[in-house]
Amino acid sequence: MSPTRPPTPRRAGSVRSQSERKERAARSTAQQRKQLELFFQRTPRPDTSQMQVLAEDLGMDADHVSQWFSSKRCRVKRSSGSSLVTPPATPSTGNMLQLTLPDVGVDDNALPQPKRGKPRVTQEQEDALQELFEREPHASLETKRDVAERIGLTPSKVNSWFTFTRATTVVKAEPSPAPSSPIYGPVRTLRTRLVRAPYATPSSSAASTPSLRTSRLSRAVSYTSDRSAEDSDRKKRTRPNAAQLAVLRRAFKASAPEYKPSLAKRKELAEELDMPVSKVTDWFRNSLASLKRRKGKNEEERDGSDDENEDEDDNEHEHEKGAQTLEGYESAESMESDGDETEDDLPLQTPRSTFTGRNPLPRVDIHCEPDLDAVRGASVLVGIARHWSPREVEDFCNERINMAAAAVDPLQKLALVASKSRACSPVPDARQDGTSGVTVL
DNA sequence: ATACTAGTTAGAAGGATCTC
DNA sequence: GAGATCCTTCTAACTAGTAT
Repeated sequence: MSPTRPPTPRRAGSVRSQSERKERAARSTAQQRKQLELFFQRTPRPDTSQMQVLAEDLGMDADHVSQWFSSKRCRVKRSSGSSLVTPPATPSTGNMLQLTLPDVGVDDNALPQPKRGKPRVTQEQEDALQELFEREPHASLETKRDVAERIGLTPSKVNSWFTFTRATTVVKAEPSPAPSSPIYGPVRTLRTRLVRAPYATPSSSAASTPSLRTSRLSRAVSYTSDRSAEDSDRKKRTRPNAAQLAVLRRAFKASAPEYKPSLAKRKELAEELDMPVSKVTDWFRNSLASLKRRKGKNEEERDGSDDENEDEDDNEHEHEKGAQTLEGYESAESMESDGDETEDDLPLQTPRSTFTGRNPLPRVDIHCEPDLDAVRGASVLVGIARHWSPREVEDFCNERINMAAAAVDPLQKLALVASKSRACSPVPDARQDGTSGVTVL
């Protein structure tokens, strides 16, 4: 029983490395997305040649365009709860497409509007607040109370609005790039926090707002537009590596049942993992949301099913999805102390491996004495052995021991890492099943 | 001012399906 | 059966609000 299917094999010439994929999937700019949205309104399922022409028109990779349409259809389907109306694709004649779309005057009313769960201030209220903010960004409490009464908001809401607006409209110059973290990658030390305003029309920024100092919404749009030629404001996605994930998961499990570690704890983790605190916070927040979502889903499925083999099915289901359930965290925990799990007991949420080679390096297994749980080196190694692809083990070892990649066997490197950690004495041994092992004493 | 919550967006990944 | 394409899921990063 395998939790996931192996990757679809590709011919050698078409295997894409992770970096290639990432490069291919470089973020589209705001302007490109706008144009894609527009095209999507008319043709949700463009054929290949249409996408090719569109890609050329927008200066994008055709694969990226295709991927975008696919994801977009999925998003629309999910949000509407129904399938798309799919008119037949236009005959694939580039000349018929009129792909050169206008740069201004886009009717964003036709675009899907964002849904927010909480009520927001009305346009009139926003205007009044904005007017005051223009004059007095730090208006006195009394002034804010007056305007609150006038426009029908609570003083605390007005106060919050001012706080938020001050925070979001001041563009801070980004300092010279911080040195890249060897583990986590580049980190921005100062964030330019600006409001993206998907519901503000470009015309409000382009036509009616000659100055950047007019409205926080239009300012945000201008900012985005200004940057659109190069990049959007959204940070590129990064993923915690397996060792970081292992530590985060353990901390998550330890923070049960609230799953909300204190700020001090998060700071501690951030320091330990060489990650920004904000990312640690986000990780916990997203993990908790994900956990809740899954629990709800499972309960739903359980309610709707009279299957006698419920538990078995659940487990299987979670395995298939690589789900990050509480049970998954518990598995991760027990893994470190038991040390005698079978393949089926592997903790869930195995990071997606990028290794697609046909002759994978030997799988590495690690056994760890329970009383060394707290030793970081050991836990890092457990993370490596259980969660990483051979390629990732290789990369990690190279990074940790600063050794050229080629000549040394990954297992030897792993052993060296272990010895350097002082936490464990690696004893490689050969297994009958062809795997290799490292015993952490 | 800061930390927090809840909800949303969209990139990345990989399995499923289609086409030849 | 191989390769291309599509679809779905996960989750990092985000916004907009509230609470302290």
